[in-house]
Amino acid sequence: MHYDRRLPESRDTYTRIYAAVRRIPAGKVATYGQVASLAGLPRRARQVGYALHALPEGSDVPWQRVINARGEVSPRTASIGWESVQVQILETEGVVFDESGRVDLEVYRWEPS
DNA sequence: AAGTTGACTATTT
DNA sequence: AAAATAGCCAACT
Repeated sequence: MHYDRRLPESRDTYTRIYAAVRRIPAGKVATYGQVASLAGLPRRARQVGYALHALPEGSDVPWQRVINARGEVSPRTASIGWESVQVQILETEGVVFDESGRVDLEVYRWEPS
């Protein structure tokens, strides 16, 4: 098969991002930038956020395991409230947040081997 | 088709 | 340590 290389990553960009997110084990987290690199899309952290935002509700993609580089769940501009849901799910998975709502990335960041 | 937007990040105040 | 700045880049309008 013969693909048109002029087309950017195109639609399979999202697929690759989702695949990377699916690799994050429960009890661990990854940052947007980390997921981007893992998906072979370095420097495209914002696109990862975009992809997750587009995710349908019943998805099997563990979107809650992706947090920002400061160790906090990223604030949405709209539909506020999901942040706390995200925190709750992560706590269920064993991730600990400190009193300021932050995760110690030194401890919980997923390091693929 | 050009300008805006954003679930980002690294750097500088 | 928290907030503003600047750089980023594809999706969206």
